[in-house]
Amino acid sequence: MAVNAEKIAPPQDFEALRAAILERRRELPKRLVQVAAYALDNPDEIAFGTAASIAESAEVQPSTLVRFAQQFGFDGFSGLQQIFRARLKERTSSYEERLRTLEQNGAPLSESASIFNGFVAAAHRSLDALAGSVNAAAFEQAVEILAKAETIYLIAKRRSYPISSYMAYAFGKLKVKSALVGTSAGIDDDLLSFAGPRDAAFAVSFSPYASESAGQARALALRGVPVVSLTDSVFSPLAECSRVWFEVAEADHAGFRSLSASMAFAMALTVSIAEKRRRDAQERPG
Amino acid sequence: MAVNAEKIAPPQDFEALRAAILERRRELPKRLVQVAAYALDNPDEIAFGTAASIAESAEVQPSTLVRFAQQFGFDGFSGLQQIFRARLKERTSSYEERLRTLEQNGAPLSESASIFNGFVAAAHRSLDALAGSVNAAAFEQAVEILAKAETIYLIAKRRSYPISSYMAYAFGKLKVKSALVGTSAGIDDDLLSFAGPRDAAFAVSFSPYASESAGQARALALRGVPVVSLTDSVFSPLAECSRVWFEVAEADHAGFRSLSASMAFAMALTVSIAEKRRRDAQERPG
DNA sequence: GTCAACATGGAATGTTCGTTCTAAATGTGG
DNA sequence: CCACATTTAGAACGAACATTCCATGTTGAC
Repeated sequence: MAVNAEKIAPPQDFEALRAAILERRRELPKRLVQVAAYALDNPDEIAFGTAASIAESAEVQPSTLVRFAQQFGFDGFSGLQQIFRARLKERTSSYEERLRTLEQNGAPLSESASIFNGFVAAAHRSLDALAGSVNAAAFEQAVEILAKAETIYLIAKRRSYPISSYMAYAFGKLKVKSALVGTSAGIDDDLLSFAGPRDAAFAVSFSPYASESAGQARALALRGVPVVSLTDSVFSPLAECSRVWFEVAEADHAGFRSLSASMAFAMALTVSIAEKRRRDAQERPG
Repeated sequence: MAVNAEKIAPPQDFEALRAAILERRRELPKRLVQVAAYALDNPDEIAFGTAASIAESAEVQPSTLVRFAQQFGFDGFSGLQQIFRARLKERTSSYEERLRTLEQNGAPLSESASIFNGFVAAAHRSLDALAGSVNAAAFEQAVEILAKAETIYLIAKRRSYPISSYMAYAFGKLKVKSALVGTSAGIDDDLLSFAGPRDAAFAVSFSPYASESAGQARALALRGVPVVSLTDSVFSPLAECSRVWFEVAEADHAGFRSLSASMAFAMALTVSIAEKRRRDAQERPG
């Protein structure tokens, strides 16, 4: 009975435990910090491993794990492990898995239903890919370029036109001056002839690339108009004439792509630009 | 050495195991079927429980679990359990969780980056909601209505315009006759006056509803043109004049919505329609 | 420099685990 | 109804487990 143990109640879920670990991080002894770091970095290991195997991976003694758990109010290591296991149980199953369960339990899916599910799954994948491939610094730079432009010229044809048209709509609502290029044939080049270095352009083009879009973007770049672009491949002709460019690989279902991820990207960019303008205006009023 | 054991290799992943269990379901003895059912219904229990605890839940003896595992080529219960655990490990973590890890490890996210992540997360949520809310039978019905239409009239204004414009593009590629209503003011009503009962319309409208879209849809419905619609609320004026209608609740980030889920829906509908036409044409050539 | 308080490593311990084994039960073909 | 094969239940066993305990190491105050 030497230890005047603080009998605090142990965290009941993973989030609470995580918060508690983070909070007490600094006041913990060296080995316990080591365990803390390992636990938060390798939660799956904690969930599945045995005290001995985890101890070996984390390069501590099994007894250290027990002491760590006790520090946070658990009876022993097992109690702490329960939290890590519960976390995995509660985690909703992946979309594909839910799909399969659906097919399994009910009647076999009709063709339309499986096409529908295919597109939803593809959209999920696209969003994951988007999140993984977009560099935060590049995004920030793109926002800066476009936020300080007087007029934002939106260049898009064919498959990418819906993206720009939505951006044009949103920019209108957000009181950001923009011009949608690609609406009616003929007036496009006249419109673009107004663009100067104080403006900027956002070009979207997916394979098969509309050569017109690439040509317009190149012409603008030559005249000193900064160009930001969104495309689906590193080999896009747009990439070479752009200050900043992004690659978004839309997953396809049966050869057809939806624009789900591109839409999310476009809206994020649009709102970021408007938000940056708002803040800049606040800082330097006039 | 009495048992002339079939030394088949055990399944290496959960899917293979599942398939093997389903395949051999009928030839297994009673208690093993009992285990099989329990295992597929409560995979998480198998992953985390002990042989004893699982045996109690499944109302069999622990030894039965071992025999079950051996039936499928594993050395013992533990080998089988590994498969159930691997399944949980491989399951990618939820997007929100990955986000938090990102914020935690690196520097605090810039405003643009967090807006970006917010839209990606919102898009994921929207897709989940979409998958949950769209009724397979209704979708099938919508496909049927639109597939047998001579011309598909696409009605959309403002925020929903990008959806229809992409559908129009895709229909063009798929050789499905469609007309996009909402391009230039004035000619819309002239265009719609051609529509008859042998055609169909697909209307998209989100709040705040463009009264023009609702009016056009109602006019078509009165003239016997079947209308299918996509909207974001049960109270949409479109719903009442539509044969079939769908509700897609796009999650928003800071009050702004991207059209990610709607886009996925639109493409699924578009491709389903084209596919149905292709099959109908094959069955009744002429 | 000394001592107390705390942290750590590693062996010891009692428990629980998965597995094996055997006898009883159940089903099957003649 | 019997002989036989298969399936099952439950006890027995050895290995692996989480935990405890204590000697040793480390730190910081005085």
